[in-house]
Amino acid sequence: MSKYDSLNAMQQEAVFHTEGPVLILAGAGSGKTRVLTHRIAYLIEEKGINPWNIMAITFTNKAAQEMRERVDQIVGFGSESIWVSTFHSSCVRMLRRYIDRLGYDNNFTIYDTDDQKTVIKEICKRLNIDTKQFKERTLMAAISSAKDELISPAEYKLQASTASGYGAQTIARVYEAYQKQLRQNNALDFDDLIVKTVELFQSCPDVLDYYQERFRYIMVDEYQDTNTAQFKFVSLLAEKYKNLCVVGDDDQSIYKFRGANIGNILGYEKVFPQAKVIKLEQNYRSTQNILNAANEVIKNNEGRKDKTLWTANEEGAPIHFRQFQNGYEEAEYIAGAISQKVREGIYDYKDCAILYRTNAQSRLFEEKFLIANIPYKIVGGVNFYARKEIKDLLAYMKTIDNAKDDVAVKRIINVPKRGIGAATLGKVQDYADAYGISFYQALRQAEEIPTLGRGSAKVRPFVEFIQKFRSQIEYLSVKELLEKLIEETGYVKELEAEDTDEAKARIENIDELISKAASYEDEAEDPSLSGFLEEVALIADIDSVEESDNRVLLMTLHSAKGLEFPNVYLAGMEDGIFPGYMTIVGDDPQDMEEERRLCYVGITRAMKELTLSAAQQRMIRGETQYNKVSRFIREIPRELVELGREPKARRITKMPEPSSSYAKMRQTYQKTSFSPKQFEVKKSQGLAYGVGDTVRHIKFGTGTVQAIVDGGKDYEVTVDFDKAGTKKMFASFAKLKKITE
DNA sequence: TGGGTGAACGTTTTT
DNA sequence: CGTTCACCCA
Repeated sequence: MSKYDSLNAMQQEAVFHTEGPVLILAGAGSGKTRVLTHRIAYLIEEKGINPWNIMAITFTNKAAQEMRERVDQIVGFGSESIWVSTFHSSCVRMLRRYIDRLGYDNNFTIYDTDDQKTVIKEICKRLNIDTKQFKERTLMAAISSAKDELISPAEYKLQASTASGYGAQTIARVYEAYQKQLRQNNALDFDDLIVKTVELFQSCPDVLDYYQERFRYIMVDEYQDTNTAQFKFVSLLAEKYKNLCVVGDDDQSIYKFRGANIGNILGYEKVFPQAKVIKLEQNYRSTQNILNAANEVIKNNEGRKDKTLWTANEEGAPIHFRQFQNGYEEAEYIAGAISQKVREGIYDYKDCAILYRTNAQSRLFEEKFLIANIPYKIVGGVNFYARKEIKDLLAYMKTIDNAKDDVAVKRIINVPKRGIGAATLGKVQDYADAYGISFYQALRQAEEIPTLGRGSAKVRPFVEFIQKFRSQIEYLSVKELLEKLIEETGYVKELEAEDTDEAKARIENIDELISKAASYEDEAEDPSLSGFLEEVALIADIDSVEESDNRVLLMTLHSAKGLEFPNVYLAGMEDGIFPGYMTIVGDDPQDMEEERRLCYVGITRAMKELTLSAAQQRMIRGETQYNKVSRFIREIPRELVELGREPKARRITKMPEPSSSYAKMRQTYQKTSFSPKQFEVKKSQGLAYGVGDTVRHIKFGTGTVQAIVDGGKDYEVTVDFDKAGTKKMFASFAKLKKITE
């Protein structure tokens, strides 16, 4: 009995076919991660391949982490030397070693979208480009897709000059200036990470050869989402030994907007004619009803590889469909349904997920969940590392790490206030431009800038501050550096003085950053400031989802790819929302097919139960829209669907306040989830307040505790709120804070 | 210099 | 509706 006996025939074939190019078409829930991990084990244990020579690439850190864990489990000795990593961090690792060959410093910084926008803005100003006519967003998108296609600024310019479009020429100018600026700042954006690695391979054959020799067996997950640059990266690496195994599902290709080239998977056999193609069509995840619905929907797409998923699982419950008056009722119904199922012991909170097309749709659910005391986590939206306080502190660290990063320097030069304003900044920049030095370098020589006058005195302490830290960098751990920084800038002190809920939330975030720094130091082999900054730059929101947290997950359909849940709600199934408005009015059938694939992804996330819902009217941007039921619903055969006769969802709690109070809550309290800490409040710990005390609730404001009832697992607290009236709530969810007068 | 106020504008989706 | 950006005053 070997570990491979538990695989089905097709899976075994994929595992045993180790040599040469292989394309594994893996339908949703067909066990592709299992195949990949077994394949790695097989290579090492049966073929005697050195783990050092194996590379597995994924898109998200979460997928990489999961792969790593499962590989560690199945491969005995030497699994740690297998290279399991995302595209982006693989490239960073290579670039940290060799990018000096391309004229960059090896301690380059990585720009996120915010930083990119700052640079683009500056450039538009400098080049006198009207940002009303050319929006930063548009420019960034154009540059990004050029990079995805490995088009250099020079090539872009050339193409723009032959094409007659005036717009293209402007973009070409911006692209060129942008790239130059990044180079000056010793910074790379996300796309550059891939592009520069490809450039490195192409211009340094010895480097390429080194990695080709190292990575003799390469596996790529989610291959349908690769773009041209990533494809080039992988094919260069695999060029020598040709042992390239790609796994993907063309029906789950949903990242065209980000440059994913579905042709990479559809045309794989053209590029590698000797490729072995294996289809995995047995689904182990979903019920027959769910799978049938998914199959029927995706059948409406033209451009796809022919395959039909089947399952040996039971038929299962029918698909539920509910239509509501408006979005509030939809959210209320789902909140109520989840509460009920949990109460009845059918599902845990963590078994349930709500999926929607756009992030904006999460707000209604958040509101209802807060009222219903349902623990939840919203994935996506504003990234933790994009928060102001986090970005400020990181900018300090970046400045200390890489003084060429003008964006970081400018961000924090006046945070906290040092009396350095736009006028001073402009003069320093002019000086820097005139002498061809970096912004920070110009600051260091502030005394020599004639136009600055007394301003130089204000700059001085800042420069000294940074220099002091820089001299200490070798003696401080990342955590110590961060703490010292917070201490000496008075950042947290300033927030404490504000004494608002918002400031408190920010302090909490900062504390979390400190603990991230600490855990980075524990885990990294060779911790360094650059290493920390790099890890932080590449983190996505989905990466922080912990399976052990018992909460409902809310996320976009895009974020949900690769996950599975027993009980799934697909909300906002309306023409105009999903498929999106742009797709309906636009006339590109390709776009509609991508939306349909997204729907397919959504349906196939469900294991046991799937509920689709729609609202007749919905507030979008302050205006009420009336939408028809999504066309995708109509593509599901009627006999698979149950419509629900009971007309009204039962109300959970009356909501006497106007919804504007929600906006206020959101403004003052930015955290988008219950932290597990409150969830684990134990009775034995007791409560920090008692009957008669004044307490504060994040949504309802202040109130007086009326009663506390011991409810077994938890305390049930009754509070009379000054504004919101009397509410009963569980202590572990309510997050009440005692106010001391 | 910096804070406050009002108008304008925008929604897919994210490594 | 919510955010961002420009402009104006202390």
